[in-house]
Amino acid sequence: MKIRVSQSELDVMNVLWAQSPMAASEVAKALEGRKDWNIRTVKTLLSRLVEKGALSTVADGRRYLYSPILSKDKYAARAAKRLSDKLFGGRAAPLVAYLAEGDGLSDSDIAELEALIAEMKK
Amino acid sequence: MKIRVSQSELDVMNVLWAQSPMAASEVAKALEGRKDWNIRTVKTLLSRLVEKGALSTVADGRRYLYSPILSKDKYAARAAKRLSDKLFGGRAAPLVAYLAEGDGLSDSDIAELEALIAEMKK
DNA sequence: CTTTTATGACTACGTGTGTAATCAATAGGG
DNA sequence: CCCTATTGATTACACACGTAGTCATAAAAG
Repeated sequence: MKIRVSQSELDVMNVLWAQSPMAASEVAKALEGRKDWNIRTVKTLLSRLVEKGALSTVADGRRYLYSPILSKDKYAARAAKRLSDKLFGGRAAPLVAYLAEGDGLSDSDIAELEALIAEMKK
Repeated sequence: MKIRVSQSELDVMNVLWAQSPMAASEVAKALEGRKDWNIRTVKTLLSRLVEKGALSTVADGRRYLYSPILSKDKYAARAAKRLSDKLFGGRAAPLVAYLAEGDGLSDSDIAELEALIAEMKK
């Protein structure tokens, strides 16, 4: 069960991970501003995601309401693992180091990480 | 200067990040076992990477020696940032959490992260 | 010298992706 | 009731990607 989600599709998934179910027009509206997409483009992406099994649909009159099947958690875990495997042989620290280097983690990020590590040490 | 490196191309970059410069045949040899690629496939990927500006070449007789222009550091930082932006609004902690959840970070990973955080707090 | 081999350049070809347009049907506005 | 806007379905189309094959050439092997 290997669902591959492309970059643009991910933008659509993000909308539905934040709130669902949602109609195509609502998804398009949610993307307005960030993405300069024609509604048709959004619909194409939705259809492809349904095809791939990443989204499910419920009929709502003449239209569909879309909901994620692939959870953000599952996707995120896989994406993070894939990245660290490819680049760092699975080690997480360098990945974080690179994030930190880029534009700096905020203080609250750091605090959060500390708490997380304390948790992991148990 | 936005270089986009595909998954397969990344396998090639990894070889050259580990050692360079290297001829096409040497890259192919280095990938043997892990990747069941025809030498022609490796050469295509190398050419595409040169086209994209991710690799440079020096003539060595009738052949080329390839070296990275795009550094692993730079690529890793961008990839990590892109992932965390897309999935977590730029926050690193959840990304680490997902890594941890997947298959657990080793004790040495955790120690490394601790040191990293201590460093960042300064 | 001739044959084989290695190499870069160019070409190929199916599938994925980004970005829509067209079509048919329907629901809603007037 | 008719026109328009909306919606899913189908189709389009260029460019990226995975995975090579072909061609000309040059070097090496015999």
